[in-house]
Amino acid sequence: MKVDNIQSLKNILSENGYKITKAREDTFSVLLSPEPQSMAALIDKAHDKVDRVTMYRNIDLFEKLGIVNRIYVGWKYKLELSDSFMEHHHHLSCLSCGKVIDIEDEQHINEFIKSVTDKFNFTPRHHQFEIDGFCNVCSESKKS
Amino acid sequence: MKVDNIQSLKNILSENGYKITKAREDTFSVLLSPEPQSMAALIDKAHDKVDRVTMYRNIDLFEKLGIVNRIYVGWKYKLELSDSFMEHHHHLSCLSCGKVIDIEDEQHINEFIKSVTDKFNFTPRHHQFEIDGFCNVCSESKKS
DNA sequence: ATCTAAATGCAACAAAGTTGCAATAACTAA
DNA sequence: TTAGTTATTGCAACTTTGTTGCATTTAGAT
Repeated sequence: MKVDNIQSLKNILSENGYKITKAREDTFSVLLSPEPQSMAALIDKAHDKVDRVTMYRNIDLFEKLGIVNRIYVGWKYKLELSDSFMEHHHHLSCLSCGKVIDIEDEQHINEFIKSVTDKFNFTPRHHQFEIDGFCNVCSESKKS
Repeated sequence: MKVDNIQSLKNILSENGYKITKAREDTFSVLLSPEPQSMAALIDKAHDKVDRVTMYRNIDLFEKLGIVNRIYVGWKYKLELSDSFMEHHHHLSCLSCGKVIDIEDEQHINEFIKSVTDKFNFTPRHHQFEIDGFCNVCSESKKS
């Protein structure tokens, strides 16, 4: 289910017995962004519309409803709207300088996911693949 | 490089120009456990030997040196000693009941890691692969 | 229009992580 | 072995992040 506009939000909320409120619409609207955002950034963007505590509560709710995903980048989590049933987050994260490199190689991974979820009768929602280590620059400087 | 005793710790520290201190040995010793542990648990176990702040600093250092890994289980991170150069953490995590299922399928994943790290000249230390979704039991109960 | 439960905002709190700095302890070289 | 230098530690204070209880408000059912 694609969740990319306010109407989808409203549908999901009422289908699940939750009320459609201004705070939830505002929470949703600050989530609209091409980049995953930290909780702090979301709170900051909405601070004159929605209370901090309400943000936490609604983000939790949205996560339970599959509207947002929490992904780990380096050491911290970030939040983003699910824009499809299955998200892709594959990256290399440098332990030394913190640089994050995105990988695109869906094929290998998708095969793998299918084989393993089938085996356990598991319904996938989201996945994340992270490799921590040292980027080319930092590996180089260690050698000297 | 296997890091499973105090001697390995000492070697790694001095090879990298860091001092061998009692606080670092104590930090290392509370990490010895078959299970990954939360930061809070580590601080608690060592609280009469090592200051909280020093724990944070040394865990950070150990992570940079590849002595510990930080892994995400559900929403929180836990720490554990690396007992080999490359750790394997692959699991399915149920968003509804919280059950965690471990996967063992090294082959697929190892191939993939090699191809992608080679491409970016990245030196891997640790990786983690998590699939969130609904386990067989919870998927079933949703259908009714 | 009224009623009721759900949702919000506020205040206060708890937990997690960070910073600056003075005191201490580990290595270095004489 | 001692003296000197620098990294490391512990402490106090602080910031950030997340949580709880409760009185007030608001969405939606009747």
